[in-house]
Amino acid sequence: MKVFALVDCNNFYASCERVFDPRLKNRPIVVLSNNDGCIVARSNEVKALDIPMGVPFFEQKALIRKHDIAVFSSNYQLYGDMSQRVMDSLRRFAPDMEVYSIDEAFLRLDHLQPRDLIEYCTTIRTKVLQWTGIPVSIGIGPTKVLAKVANRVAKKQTGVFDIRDQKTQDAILKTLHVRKLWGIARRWAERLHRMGIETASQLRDASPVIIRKQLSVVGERLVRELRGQSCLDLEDVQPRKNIMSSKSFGNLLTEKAPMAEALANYAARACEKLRQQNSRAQAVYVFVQTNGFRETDAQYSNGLTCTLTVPTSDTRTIIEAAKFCLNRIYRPGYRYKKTGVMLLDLIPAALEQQHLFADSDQRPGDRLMATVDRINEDHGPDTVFFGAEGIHREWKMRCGSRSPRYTTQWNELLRVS
DNA sequence: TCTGGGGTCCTAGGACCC
DNA sequence: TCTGGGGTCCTAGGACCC
Repeated sequence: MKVFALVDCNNFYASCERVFDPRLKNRPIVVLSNNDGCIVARSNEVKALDIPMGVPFFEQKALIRKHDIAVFSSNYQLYGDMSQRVMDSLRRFAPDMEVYSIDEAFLRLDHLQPRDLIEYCTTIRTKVLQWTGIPVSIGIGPTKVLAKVANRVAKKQTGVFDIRDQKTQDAILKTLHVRKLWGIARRWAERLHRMGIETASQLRDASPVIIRKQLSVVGERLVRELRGQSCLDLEDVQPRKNIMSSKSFGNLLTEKAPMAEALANYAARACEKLRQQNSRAQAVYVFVQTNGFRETDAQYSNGLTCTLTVPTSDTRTIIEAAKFCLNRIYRPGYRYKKTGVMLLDLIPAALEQQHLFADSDQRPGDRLMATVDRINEDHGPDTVFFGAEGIHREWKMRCGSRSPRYTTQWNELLRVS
């Protein structure tokens, strides 16, 4: 039988902040989305105060002040680096592993004796905490979906929970609402509700054929996984098919010039990711939009795709293409909230089809880009950048309360006095 | 005043092929 | 009045995930 373990970091972003500031222990913490817009992570103390996930920050300000909640802008450099440390630690215990998200990984532990599993997972928890400072919970199950369910229980109990036993599954699935399952969100929960299905055990016992008609093959797989029939295996990391970079501006913009700067900056970020996975893009999509929440403002949104003659990962070419698109979709007279760029039709750099009429066997840009990437990796992001990205960057997003990038920026190292 | 960003997969329908 | 039977590829839209 297959054995899946889902390792999930507890309140990951909040835990990262605590690692470097022990004063935050037991203090409620929220972490905000980009631009300090929404609450995207909460410590247990905040969850206990019934402050929901994903709500606008400004709506909660009074409550936050009242309970002396520590507020952090998101610090993705820190979280990304901490994530890598956690994943590296896990890999030492289970080479057969899928990094599922920034704070979760599935492990295959089939090789262990069933009775040793709990002990082994307890050791994993202890070691990850010791090595990285991040607390994790582990759910064990015969399928990924059940391991996810087990993880929920683990979080509420002692940190490790095994759901492989049938009676245990019955007891837990009976009290679990379908909405809490991995793969069921609002729309599907509503549809299931109309079919009279509320709990996970009702869904498990439903007809796979009927569920397939309602929720496609994705729903059928979910039913089978709940029955202990493994349909989802560990997945290898595949190169991305699209790469997107977009952000809201710190303040609404009306002029084209600062929008073009922001766009160039996002394009440069997207190209870094593109080169990291050794791909080239064959098309670029650019969009602009106003702030839909401001109902009294005139609204406009538009997007345009531009095909490239030769697949490229050269930031200069992508910036040029992005500006070309922006020139065509920008309309004066609106207050813009956001722009973004998407790199499309990505292909491996090595598999590239040469263009009949383009001089593409020489790529002087490749060496330049590699050098730019290396400098920024060694000395921190933005050590060198393209002039088109601008210098003053009035469009830059708000991040008023970001903690130091302790582990990736030399001049922000933790000081001990 | 303030409302995130970045992905994936599946299906249906249309265009087109032989 | 009758109007084939397969395919593939692409796109848009809808659902989901963190």
